[in-house]
Amino acid sequence: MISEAVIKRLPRYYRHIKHLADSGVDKVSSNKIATVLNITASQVRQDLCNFGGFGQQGYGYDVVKLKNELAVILGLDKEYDMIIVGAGNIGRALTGYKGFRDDGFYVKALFDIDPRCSSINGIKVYNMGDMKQYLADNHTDIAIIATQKDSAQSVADELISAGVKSIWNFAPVEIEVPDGVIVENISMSESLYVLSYRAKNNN
Amino acid sequence: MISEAVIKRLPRYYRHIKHLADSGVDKVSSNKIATVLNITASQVRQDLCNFGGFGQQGYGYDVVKLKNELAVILGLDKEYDMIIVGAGNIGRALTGYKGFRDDGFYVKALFDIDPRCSSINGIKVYNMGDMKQYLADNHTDIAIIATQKDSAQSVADELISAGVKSIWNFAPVEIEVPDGVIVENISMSESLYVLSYRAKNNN
DNA sequence: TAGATTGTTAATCGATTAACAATC
DNA sequence: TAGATTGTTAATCGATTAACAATC
Repeated sequence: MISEAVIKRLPRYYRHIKHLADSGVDKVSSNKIATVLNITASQVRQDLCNFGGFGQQGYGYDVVKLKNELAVILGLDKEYDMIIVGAGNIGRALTGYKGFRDDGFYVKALFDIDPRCSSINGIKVYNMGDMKQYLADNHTDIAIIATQKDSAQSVADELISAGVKSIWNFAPVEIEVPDGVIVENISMSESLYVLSYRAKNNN
Repeated sequence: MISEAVIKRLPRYYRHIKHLADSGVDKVSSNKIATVLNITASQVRQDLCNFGGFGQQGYGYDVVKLKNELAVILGLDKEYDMIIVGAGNIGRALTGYKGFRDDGFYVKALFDIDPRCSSINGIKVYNMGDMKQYLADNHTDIAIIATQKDSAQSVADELISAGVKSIWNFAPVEIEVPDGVIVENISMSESLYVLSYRAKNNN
């Protein structure tokens, strides 16, 4: 069983190793990774060892191999179809976020209770009332909730009953889901509060 | 010295207690808080005790008092002037985010290398070249970096040299800052990778 | 008063770090 | 071969949980 702390570090390893690979670096040691990520070499080796031995004694880690292993661990070796619910500021911004595509995440549709236009950034905007039918017709791996907080839970319930298993939640509420459904939160206000706390206690 | 783990829980306490206060609840026990937040009562008491004893034996915590204490701890008892750098999808979305104002965070200006319009959501858009002068003329507590990753570091350097002490970073890179400057990151891709990891290892 | 619940100390648990044999 | 660096076990450290005296 992999601990939360380790899981949270995996994306950081992946991002750094991808950067090394893109820069043409072909090998790296736990020590070098640790220095950049501001952790210990022991921790890097322990973390990676959880998933098998990707390194070689006396040599280090092959960058391309490690990048590919991390991609598999994180599930980034395949593609994901996503929908966004809520065409407000955040929802619209996410349709235009190019970074998703590079990692294999594709925004296929946008839903809103009051669609003001038929498409945004090339993504078709549907009426919320059509979501159930859309989900019946179209395989959907991830649903992004970008609604007001009041409707987040009911939207989640509707998504789940239509078979959606993964939810990425941008609404500032905790969403209750049954076992087997995953929620990952982007909590902007919590992040801002932490910033405010640190600013207050700065020195 | 307050641990990172405690700091990360503070916003969750605040959010929940604010909700209780808004609902007219006047007292609460560590046990009830713990149940909602899915942690232990011991932990709630330990965490709060770090900042002083806000409760009363045999009674619990006065909701309004606790809310106010948490607001002070988090620095939410005052107002913050913010600017946003980068008028792309994210930058524009943030100008329209109403939630900030409720917590005392005000977006005062938006900067972009290529301003397409003079204002967005009522926020004036300036040319990046005018940022230095703006910061000299206007007190600014927090700068939000919403640029592409390539320019994030140079923007941060410019902000810091103009005296900005707190940076809220939405660009997908680690920003290097000198002592005394705070960076808090919103890392969408890391959050999405964690979701992808969990989806892959679901059951 | 009796019951409830905090604040706080002590015990436990888990995560991080150190160390080193294995080996490339 | 000698040097370097992993994988992995053992030691340490810190965070969480349990327990309970204090007291409202």
